[in-house]
Amino acid sequence: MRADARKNHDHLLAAAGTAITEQGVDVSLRDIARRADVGLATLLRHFPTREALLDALLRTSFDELTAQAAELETSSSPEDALVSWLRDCVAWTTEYRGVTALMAAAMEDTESALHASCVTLRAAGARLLARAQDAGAARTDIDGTDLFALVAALAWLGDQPSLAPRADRLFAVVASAVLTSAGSGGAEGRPRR
Amino acid sequence: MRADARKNHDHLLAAAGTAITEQGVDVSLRDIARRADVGLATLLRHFPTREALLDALLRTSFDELTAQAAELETSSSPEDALVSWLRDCVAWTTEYRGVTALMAAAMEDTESALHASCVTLRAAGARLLARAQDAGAARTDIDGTDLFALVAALAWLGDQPSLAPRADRLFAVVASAVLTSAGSGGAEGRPRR
DNA sequence: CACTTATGTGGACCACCGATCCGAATAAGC
DNA sequence: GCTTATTCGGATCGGTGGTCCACATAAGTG
Repeated sequence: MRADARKNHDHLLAAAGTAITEQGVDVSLRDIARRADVGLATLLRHFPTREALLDALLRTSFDELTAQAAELETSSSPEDALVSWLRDCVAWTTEYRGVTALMAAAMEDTESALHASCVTLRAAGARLLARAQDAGAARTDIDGTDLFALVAALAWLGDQPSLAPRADRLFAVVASAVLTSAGSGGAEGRPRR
Repeated sequence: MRADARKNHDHLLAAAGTAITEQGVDVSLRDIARRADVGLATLLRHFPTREALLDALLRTSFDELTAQAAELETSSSPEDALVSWLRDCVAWTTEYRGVTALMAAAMEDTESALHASCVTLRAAGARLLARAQDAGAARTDIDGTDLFALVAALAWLGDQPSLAPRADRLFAVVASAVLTSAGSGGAEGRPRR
């Protein structure tokens, strides 16, 4: 890759990061190009679609989340690992407002640039879920895709300004439904640790 | 109102109904105007914003849902009333893909044309929830807004093509977390009746 | 019925969006 | 220093929501 191309590539990724954290994933691509002091056509050559740009931008985050899932698998109890990883996932999405809808769409569109990353993430969650289920800590009538859907729904709540303040509590409500530990479903919202 | 104006008004509502059920709430306003054999300006004079159009279109549905809440309040047990009303709400949103995001936004925007309807709907849900809580059938650490958020999140799941097949089961999961009846939080997804 | 007037209409227009094309600029290799 | 292959970005296209205003027309009046 030519030096100027590489420079533009990096500038674009940085500009996209700040623009998206400020305005959400639906930010105008022209805005991103402007921030990077680059023409729109240049942005679109480096990243042919919005999803491709998102993929490049989020890949490291994805990798961190999957790596952390692997680490939690060995360092914590099945229940704690599952819950704290889910919490991390939901918290991460608050960084990039609106990313959950794109991820949900990418899940079934094998052509999407985000598809592979999303499938990997779902698999990581499914492993943690299976471990918790084997330990009797999680209900057995849901699978990895259900878990992904629940996380996506909670993340979507966090994207809605009017509902975001409730996101933490509702995470606890949903977590209590997934876990089978004592007290779940009761008035104690926060799952015990 | 002049006779021709009334005719256009009705044509527009009908066209909006079919267009939105086919393409979701983000359908182009020009498309709706075209279907009604009317100029875009005419649509925008009758309904100055997309939300105003949605409000006129959905008001009868809103009223039906609130009326049904009132009826369930007297005809069913607190638990059954709450669950079946929530189920109806989620089912209704599938008619108008994407409406939940608009409703969530309208909740905190008092200027929105949809604001009043959404608040009314939330209040109806809150009454059913309070009744269930008084009867000891629902957890007491959530309120009407939390309930609204949960319904909105489930409805959002139904809007995502890749996750919609899971919506029914996940409704049961969330319902089991809200209800305090025996077995909630366990492997029995469907709340007992 | 004819005429005036107040109201409704919709094509033309604006700024913005994502996307594409292609002549100009420029870095890499000799 | 020159050639060549690559990269760049302004111009352009069809689309969006929204505004404006000349025109058509329904309603009211003599």
